[in-house]
Amino acid sequence: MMNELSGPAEVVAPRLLGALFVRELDGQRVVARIVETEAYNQTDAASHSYRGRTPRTDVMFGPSGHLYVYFTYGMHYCMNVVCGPEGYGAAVLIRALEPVEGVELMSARRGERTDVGVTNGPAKACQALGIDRAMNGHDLTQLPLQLLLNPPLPPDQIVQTTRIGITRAADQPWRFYITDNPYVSRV
DNA sequence: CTCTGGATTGAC
DNA sequence: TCAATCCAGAGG
Repeated sequence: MMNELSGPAEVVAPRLLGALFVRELDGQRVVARIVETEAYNQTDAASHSYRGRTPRTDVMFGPSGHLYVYFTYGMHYCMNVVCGPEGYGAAVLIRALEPVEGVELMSARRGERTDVGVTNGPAKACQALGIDRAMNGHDLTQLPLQLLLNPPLPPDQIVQTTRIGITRAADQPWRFYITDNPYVSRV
């Protein structure tokens, strides 16, 4: 079912573009589309899994299709979809979403922002969907957070470029986003 | 135990 | 351009 997620991160990352997150939040249904991702494999010096399995990265080494959530800069959460075979630490960072349903709730969680700033960044996306450490390890086939894949996007709909905010392996083109999508974090 | 530097964001 | 604010991971 979610076997498509058991491959290398740089293959799964573009595959996740266009996929939907269905979130049950405060008794309401919120839906958002993935528009930007980044791949992180175990062999990648920029990946949290690079130095082996640790308490924090444990989920990255587990089965694909689960959510890896980490806390950073003392105030932000970022979420990843775990991929790769079990025992191999790989995941795809969700960098930006496009609201599809329940925009009001996402906006409320984001301090009533109504522009693209509601979900155009990894920590913003988590805040909009109410994702924190409690969701770490969550099975994405289940509510309250479900991942629904869509057919792969045609190549001309995908832009591949270098990742953002990293210092190691900064030249690797492992960032992917939907062409011309306004919710992409940065062009 | 101490120290360093973030897969960021929003304000200045 | 820079501070906020916590903690994982490395080294002693």
